[in-house]
Amino acid sequence: MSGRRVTIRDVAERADVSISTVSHAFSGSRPISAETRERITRAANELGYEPNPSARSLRTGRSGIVGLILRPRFALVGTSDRAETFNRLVGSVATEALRRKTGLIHVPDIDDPRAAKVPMDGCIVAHPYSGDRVLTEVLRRHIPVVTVEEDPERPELPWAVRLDYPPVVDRLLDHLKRQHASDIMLLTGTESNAWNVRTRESYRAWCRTNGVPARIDELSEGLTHEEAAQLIGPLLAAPDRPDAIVVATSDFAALIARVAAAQGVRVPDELMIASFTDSEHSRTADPAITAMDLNHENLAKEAVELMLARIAGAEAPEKPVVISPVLHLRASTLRSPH
Amino acid sequence: MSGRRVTIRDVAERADVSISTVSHAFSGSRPISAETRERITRAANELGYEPNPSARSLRTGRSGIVGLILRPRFALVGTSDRAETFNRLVGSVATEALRRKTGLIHVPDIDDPRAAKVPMDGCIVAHPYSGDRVLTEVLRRHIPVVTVEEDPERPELPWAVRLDYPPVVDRLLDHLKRQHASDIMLLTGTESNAWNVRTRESYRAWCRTNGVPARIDELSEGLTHEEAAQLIGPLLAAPDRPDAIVVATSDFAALIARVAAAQGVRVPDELMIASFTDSEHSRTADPAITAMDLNHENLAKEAVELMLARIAGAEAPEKPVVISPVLHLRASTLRSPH
DNA sequence: TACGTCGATCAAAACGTTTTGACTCACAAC
DNA sequence: GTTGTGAGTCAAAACGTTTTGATCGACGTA
Repeated sequence: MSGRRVTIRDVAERADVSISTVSHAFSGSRPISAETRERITRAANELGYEPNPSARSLRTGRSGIVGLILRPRFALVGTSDRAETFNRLVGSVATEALRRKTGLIHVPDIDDPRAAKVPMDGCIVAHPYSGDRVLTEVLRRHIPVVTVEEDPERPELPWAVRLDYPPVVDRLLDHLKRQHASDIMLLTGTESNAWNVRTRESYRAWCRTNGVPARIDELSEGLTHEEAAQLIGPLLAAPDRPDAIVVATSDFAALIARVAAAQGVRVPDELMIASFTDSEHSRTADPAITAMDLNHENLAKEAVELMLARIAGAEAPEKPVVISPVLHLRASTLRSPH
Repeated sequence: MSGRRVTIRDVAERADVSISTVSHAFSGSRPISAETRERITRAANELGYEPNPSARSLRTGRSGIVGLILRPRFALVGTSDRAETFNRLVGSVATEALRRKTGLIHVPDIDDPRAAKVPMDGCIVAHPYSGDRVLTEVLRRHIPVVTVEEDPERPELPWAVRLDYPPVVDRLLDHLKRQHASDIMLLTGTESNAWNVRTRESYRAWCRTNGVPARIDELSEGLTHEEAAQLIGPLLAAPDRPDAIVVATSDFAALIARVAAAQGVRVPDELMIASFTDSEHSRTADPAITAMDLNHENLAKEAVELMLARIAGAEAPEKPVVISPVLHLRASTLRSPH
């Protein structure tokens, strides 16, 4: 706080050169004599000079900062399981950005006029909704953007990393079928992001291919565990109870397992359970729950890489980068042979 | 990308006023006639004008951005359990910052000249080491700082949030004693942050008070699970095996539980286990492991609040804000009465 | 009438950099 | 002896805002 910040002008004065010389000395953009350079660095050190990032980026048009916008609504409220998903994605992106020596900023709600406006060279938008309003805004401002998972209404954006669901969903459903499931139900989420939309499609396609009717119901991501339990109870008690349920989130999967246990429905023998996200929850539940892992770490790594390439002026890639989810088969879908 | 960015000058031209009038219209710092204001906002909308954050903060000296520096070395490498700690803290701070409509930036290594320099009004430094070099650098630059947990060598900094270990450590150790533990060993971490330093002190103090010898060993946070297992095996096989172990991290706690199981040492009857961090791991291990939860969510909330107060020019508080860790007693330390 | 006040606007300065064009030497090449 | 070249330096412009002082009517008050 002690008085004014020290500027390049102070350094120049102390080293008895012009400010442009100081600038050149630091950037190396022009030759500077060894003797002068020495004087300048000494002056800078003595004064504790640090270039002002705002001034620098105003001039250069670059801030060295990448923005991050997470679209899941569950960013701010939600169960611990959702928080885990959020935290894991944020942590992964941050880790990768740090490794690349670039600043990563969490962008406050971009169209709230009261929110701070931040300088960024580009922006990663993760899990946009259909026709996502924030993504629209970012595009309108001509901010270079990379999406993690596409906006289902804008699948054409080439700067994207996306997950390849169909093979993994197929493998999961094939597996269930081999375990003698004859009535596989899908409890899908209600948010209109690619994860919900495309896993649902994959399920439908598999059903068509296998000549079985699709059986889909929705379970909103916004439900509390109590509310969800209210819906699941009757489903498991009904005469036409499915013999396998694939549910969007792993916390609901764990919840179904608990409800099943309470109603005396045996897992996996009478009911198999699997989910489209993984978490510590599903790993350590009893029985452990089969889950598709969204591979956030790789998603994050590729997204940051793509973003930096785009900022550096690279050509748009032909196609999005594709990452494969990882399937973890666990006890909840492994029936003992009899 | 289409051509140049649109500036306040373009808006002024289009609305046929001076640029200062445009600025006043947006900031409301001087009265502007309704008719003019209308023309200006229309022009701004048509052009898609957004003020340049760098120019603004250059002029005002404020960026609306808070920096975040996480000191645990395990930020970038480590087991999934450490990643969970990292992720949870990052996620909590980010969530709180977003709620407060301020930008939050992960600061790339502050004294790496190749790393991007970022504009920030202040900086949160979490879990600094003793005499932390990064904290020193931040202070040298007169960047307003708030620490999460103090630097053990600089306990006097008033702008801090810290955890109140002694009562909770006492409660844990009292509990173990009541469960008939007579030889409680502490496996402390080796990093010199407040968490390690102060929990160790608390343990020592309790031992003094209770007239039992302190038994402390170190288990470096940097060890892989394999390496740690190498050390733990002999400890559990030795004739003077303790009947209770308190270990710093929850992943090592879970590891000890596994080693114990492999060696036929019954938990909790022959060996009780507890840890100074909590995680999904310890919650769902079998048996579930007693743990102290660092309460990252509250830590984060208070830290952001303090930071914003400091930036807004508030007086330095008398004392640091104190948060209480939460103790979760679980099966690993609950002996069945016999 | 003279005077202060207020609303509405403008022009200019300032924030702290980077970059560009120009200048001065010294030295080598023709 | 001119010409060219490169090293080393400086002055000035530019980046896009916000803020301050000034101007100019209109209006109410002494």
